[in-house]
Amino acid sequence: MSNVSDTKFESRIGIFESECRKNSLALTVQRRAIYDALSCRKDHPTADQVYEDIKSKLKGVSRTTVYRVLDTLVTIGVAKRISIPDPKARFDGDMQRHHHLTCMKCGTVFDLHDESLNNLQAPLGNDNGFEIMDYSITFTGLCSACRSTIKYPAK
Amino acid sequence: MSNVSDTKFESRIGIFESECRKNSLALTVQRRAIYDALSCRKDHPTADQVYEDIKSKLKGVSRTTVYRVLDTLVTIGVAKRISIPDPKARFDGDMQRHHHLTCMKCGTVFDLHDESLNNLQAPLGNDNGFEIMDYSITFTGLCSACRSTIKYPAK
DNA sequence: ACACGCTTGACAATTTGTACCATCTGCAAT
DNA sequence: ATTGCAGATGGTACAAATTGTCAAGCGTGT
Repeated sequence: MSNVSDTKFESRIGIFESECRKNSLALTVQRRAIYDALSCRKDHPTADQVYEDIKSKLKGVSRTTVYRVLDTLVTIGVAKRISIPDPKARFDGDMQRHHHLTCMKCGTVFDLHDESLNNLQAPLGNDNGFEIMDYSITFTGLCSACRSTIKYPAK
Repeated sequence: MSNVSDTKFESRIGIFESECRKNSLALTVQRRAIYDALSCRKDHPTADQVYEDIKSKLKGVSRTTVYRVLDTLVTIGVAKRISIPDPKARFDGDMQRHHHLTCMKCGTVFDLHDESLNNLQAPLGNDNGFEIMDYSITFTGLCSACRSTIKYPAK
C-alpha cells in the first residue's frame, strides 16, 4: 500500500486526490486529466506531449494550464521532473525510485528498474548542509537501434 | 597524466587543442574563448550564460556560435551536457566523473565528487542491447540556504 | 443555491535553441 | 610569407519552449 507505482489506476487517482486535498488544491477536471495522461504513460513526455494527449479529450485546455499543472504535480509530489541532457523539461509519473538510460544519439529515454541501485549510500554532511531527499542515475550510451547504424570514425 | 580534471589551465588548453586536431577542427579564437570560459567555471552555465561571459572579451561573438561551439565541445568529448531537472541545457567543463546535488527549491546545482559512487555496477544486458558508456547521479533535495527558510506544511 | 477565492484560458512576452547563407579565417600546400 | 579552399562565424530570421498577466470561470465550504 505504500508503493505508489505498483498500484492500479483507481488507486493512483485516489493518491492524487488525497494529495490535492492535503494541500488544499481544488480537484479540477484539468488537473485530473493531466495527471491521468501523465501517469498512464510509460515514457517521459514533455509538457507539449501531454498537451497533445489531452487536448482531444478536454477541448479548450490551454497550454499554459498544462505547464502550470505539471509544475503543481511535481510540487505536491505525485510526479517528477526527470534528469536527462535534454533542452526540454520531461516529466515522469512513476514515483518509484528508478533510473534512466538515455541514448546520446537519438535521445530516447528508457526506464531502468534495478534494486541494486536503489540503496546507494548517500554521502551525508558532504556538502555543507545539503539535505538529500532522493536521487536518480542517468546512464548515457547508445541504444541498440543506434548502435547498429553508427559508424565509428577511424582515428 | 590521464586525469583531465586535475590538470592546470595550460594542460587543459593543451588537451582541448589536441582534441581539436585529432578531429581536424580549426583552432579558432571563438572555440578557445568558449572552452576557456566553460572550463574556468565551477558551476554549470547555460549556453546564454557562457555567451554573456565571453561577449565582453570577444567583441562581436554570435550567440549562434556559442550554441554551436558548446555542441562541438560535447561531441569531441571535452565538455558534457549535464543531467538535472531543468528545462535549459547546461554544460560542464569538468570531465572527471562526478555527480550533482540539485536544490529542488532554488535550483542551484552543486558538484559532488565522491569516489565511492564512481564504480557502480552498471547492469549490463538489462535493456536489450543498450550500451552504457557513462553515468551520473543527480541527488535532489534542499540546500542549506533553502532548508533554513522553508516552512514545512503542517499535515 | 451562494459567495469567495483558487484556477483557468487566452494572449503576449521572453527565453531558448535552430536554420540559413554570405562572409571571413585557420591551415596546409605552395 | 602568400594563396586558396574548406570549414567556421555572424547575423538575421525563425521555431520551439516556457513564463507572465489578468479577466472570467469553476470548485468548495457553508
